[in-house]
Amino acid sequence: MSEELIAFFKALSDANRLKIIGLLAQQPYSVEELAVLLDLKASTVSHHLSKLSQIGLVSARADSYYNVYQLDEKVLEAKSRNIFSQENLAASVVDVDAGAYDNKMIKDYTRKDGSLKTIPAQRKKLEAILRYVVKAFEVNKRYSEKKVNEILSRYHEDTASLRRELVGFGLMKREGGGGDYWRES
Amino acid sequence: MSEELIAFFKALSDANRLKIIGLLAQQPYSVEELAVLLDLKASTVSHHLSKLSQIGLVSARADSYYNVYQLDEKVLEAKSRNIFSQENLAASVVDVDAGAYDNKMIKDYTRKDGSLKTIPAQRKKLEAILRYVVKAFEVNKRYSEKKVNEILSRYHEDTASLRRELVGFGLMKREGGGGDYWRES
DNA sequence: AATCTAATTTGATATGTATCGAATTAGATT
DNA sequence: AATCTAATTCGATACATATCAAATTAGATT
Repeated sequence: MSEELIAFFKALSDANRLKIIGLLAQQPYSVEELAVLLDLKASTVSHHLSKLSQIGLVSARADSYYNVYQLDEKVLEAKSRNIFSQENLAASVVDVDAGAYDNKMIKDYTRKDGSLKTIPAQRKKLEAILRYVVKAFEVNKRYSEKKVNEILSRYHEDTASLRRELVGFGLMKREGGGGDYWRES
Repeated sequence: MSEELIAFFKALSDANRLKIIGLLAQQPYSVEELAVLLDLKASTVSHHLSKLSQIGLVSARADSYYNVYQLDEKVLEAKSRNIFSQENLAASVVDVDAGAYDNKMIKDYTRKDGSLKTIPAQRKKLEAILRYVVKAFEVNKRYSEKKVNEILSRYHEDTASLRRELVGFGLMKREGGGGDYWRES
């Protein structure tokens, strides 16, 4: 999931961890050596290495007293190639509620009975409300202007504005000059 | 410098900012819309967008009341291609003191007069100390074993061990069976 | 000009985390 | 087996930051 991606970026968003990566790109080092080179305590370096190994960037090899860490260049290349891949971009959005905006507008602008308190002045909000209102019409069925007004009056007294905006935003179509209205798919 | 790289990773190491990038990869959104979609306050989203625009990933375009943000895909691709480039790896290491380890070992193992308290048992430490000791010899000049021992005695009474280790680690060379010693470049 | 509205900035808070020192563990050397 | 040594883990602390609410700003609509 996206947790992995976040862990990856978090692991790399620290100056000392970037230095560790840069050093290990030159040659393997033990924890103690890294601690001296970075002027940190071994426990701190151990903590950093643990984060880097969690994302698979480094691994350890025991050598006598020492735990020698090395950079896994293959992982490095693989990661950098697909960080912003389509999958990753899509994955980060997967749990976003796509209808949240329309739902909030409906919540903000309607009463319990479904009628509109006001007609939004802002375009984006108006559009969301119109998407809500247009559901009162069946798809592909033809309505006379009188019938359209009757249905729209359940939402707001200014049926003329609603009707005009529905057509303006392309949510409903009108035939020729004064013909019928219908809702397309 | 490396500050830029850290800012880049920090900007991306947050779940909501990744979601914003994912959403903007589909289409531009206003701050308010993003706030609703992510279930955050507008001020928080503004804060996130500010971080993303600092690294050049997003930019804003004014549209009526709204500030519509869009993803700069070119920057996205460019960044992902050279994140772990040689320059970036080298840049993160630029202010690391390469001699810090040897210096610490010298500090730990020598007295004020430069002589050794003990000869380190650990290989890496021994190597650092030997790199220090070998500086007492001129490069490419030939020394008799007797002369070598005399010089080494300034560092430690166990001249035989020092001499053997210097040769063992390749810091000094010896000709044939019992010939002279010399330090190579 | 006066009034809206969205966006940003600011201040406060709560959570996260880099760092250290101390204690413990794992493992090699003697 | 006993003793070192490096590495790791744990607990505490200080600094960073994600979030919200309130105040301010910028800009468009009327």
